[in-house]
Amino acid sequence: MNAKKQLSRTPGAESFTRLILETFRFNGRLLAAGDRLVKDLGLTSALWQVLGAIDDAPLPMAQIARNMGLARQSVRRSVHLLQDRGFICFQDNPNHQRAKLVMLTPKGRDVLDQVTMRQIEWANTVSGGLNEETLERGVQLMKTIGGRL
Amino acid sequence: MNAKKQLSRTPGAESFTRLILETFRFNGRLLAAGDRLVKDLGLTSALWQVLGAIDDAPLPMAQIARNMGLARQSVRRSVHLLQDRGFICFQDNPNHQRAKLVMLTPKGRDVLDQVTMRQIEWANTVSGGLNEETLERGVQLMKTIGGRL
DNA sequence: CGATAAATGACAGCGTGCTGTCATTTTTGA
DNA sequence: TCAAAAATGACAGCACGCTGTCATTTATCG
Repeated sequence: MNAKKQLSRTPGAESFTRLILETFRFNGRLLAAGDRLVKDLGLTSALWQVLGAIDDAPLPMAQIARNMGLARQSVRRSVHLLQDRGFICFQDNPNHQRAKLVMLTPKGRDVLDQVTMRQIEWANTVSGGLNEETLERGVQLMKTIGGRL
Repeated sequence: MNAKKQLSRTPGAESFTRLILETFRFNGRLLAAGDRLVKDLGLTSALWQVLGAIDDAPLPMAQIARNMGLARQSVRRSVHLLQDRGFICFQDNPNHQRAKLVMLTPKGRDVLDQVTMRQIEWANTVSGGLNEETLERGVQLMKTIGGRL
């Protein structure tokens, strides 16, 4: 006489649960690989991510945060570190007195270009031999599930 | 007369790069969803992960870390928090004087069982309508790439 | 136009992962 | 057997993401 409901995972939920655990591991490895890639330039994965966000055009912090799926304050922290290192500066925003635009300095532009070249070589190597469609399906899968959370 | 090498990403590397960015977002959402799921039980995603690691049998910290792909010291921190909350205790290890076994207390067992039931319902819901093979291919993809990092 | 809501950045503080270092214990191999 | 290497947990400290709160600015709409 067990009063407990007999709960069990559907086959899909089993796979999904494995996907979650694997995502944690994969995420950790990606961050570590990124840190290795840019360490000697005085950057980290987090700082690089913010630099990359203003590659095309200067943006206010809140906009960077939305673009990257981060909290506003996380970006603020990185932005100030980048300012300390001389990689970014603030530019007046004609459309908003409070929200200054975060902009690459010449030094920041230099570093970002170097990092980008390294990332290209690295990504070409790591993705070598992998099927493009397989990768795209992976992207789509995470977008689909992410949308449900 | 540009002396720079003309570097560019292969199509696969383009997809791979998108996969990386999407992984960061997905990982963040999963952690947030996990935190929501267990918050009222005094747990977090990180603490839950450690509890889950000793669901079947008590293990030393270093073994938990290896199983979860975490650093030894990250697990140590969570273990001590779990001890403070009365969810785990230490048991002598007959095979190793220094590496005590981390074991669930009755209270920890209770909480883990509750969390597990919630996770099952949640996983069944979120994975509903998703193809099992698609999910498994996602797992395999991350394992494959993760192995190259 | 004006009151209210929303957005933005500053500040403080927390959770979690990492690394480095150390003493102790265990394992390895000459 | 025993010296050297590896594993283990304790301790300290850093990086980075988050939340909550606040004052200020901007946007909304009655």
